[in-house]
Amino acid sequence: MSIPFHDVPRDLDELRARAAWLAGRSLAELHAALAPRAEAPMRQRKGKTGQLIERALGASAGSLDAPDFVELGVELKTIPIDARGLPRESTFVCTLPLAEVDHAEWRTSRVRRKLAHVLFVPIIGERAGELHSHVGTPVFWQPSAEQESILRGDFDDLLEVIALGRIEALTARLGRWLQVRPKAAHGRVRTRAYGPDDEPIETIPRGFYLRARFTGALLQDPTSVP
DNA sequence: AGCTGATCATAT
DNA sequence: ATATGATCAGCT
Repeated sequence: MSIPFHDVPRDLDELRARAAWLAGRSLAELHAALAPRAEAPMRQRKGKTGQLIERALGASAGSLDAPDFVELGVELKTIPIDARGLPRESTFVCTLPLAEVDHAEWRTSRVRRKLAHVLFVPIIGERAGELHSHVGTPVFWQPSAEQESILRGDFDDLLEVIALGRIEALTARLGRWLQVRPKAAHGRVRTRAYGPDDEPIETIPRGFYLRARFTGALLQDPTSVP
């Protein structure tokens, strides 16, 4: 088996065709086709599966702050699912602009830009990145007006807490589809934020995540409103 | 069993 | 240090 394409997809149809081609492939065969000289690890580690699928589809953005398929404006997300088709994990969206919440608004937010057009590639398996895991049915998603209004509501609720200087009181329980959770290499990492009296404070960096309940519904029906 | 808070890996 | 890619593991 070899990958029948090598460059960036030219248009959405080409990306659609590549995504459909991926369905049913195991991580082992993709790994073998893309890294023939690398010794096959027992299993992939954190983040490896996403990078493997990026390469398999010809994503171009690297670690730039841009959609994976820059020309197409499409963001790629691999999502681990179980045999029932339910996500095992939430989906990271982007980091939180803790120091700039004053002038943060939904319309110009990174989270809105990231979620404007997403290609979800489900990975079916027992554990993360196991090489016998295989690709499920890819799903393209663009939020409907109704879905976007719910995301905007979450965003506004979450940002309000931060704008009030209450970041330390912000829990992952807040938000219907979007939530805020720590996003850092380890517990000692700190970033600048502002407290209740606008005083500078140091706190753990946070990120926006999509709840598994929401992405699970999207995989069943991209127009659903769970 | 599902969820939240914590953490791991690579690239720039 | 910050972006990207996420999953781990303890608690409820």
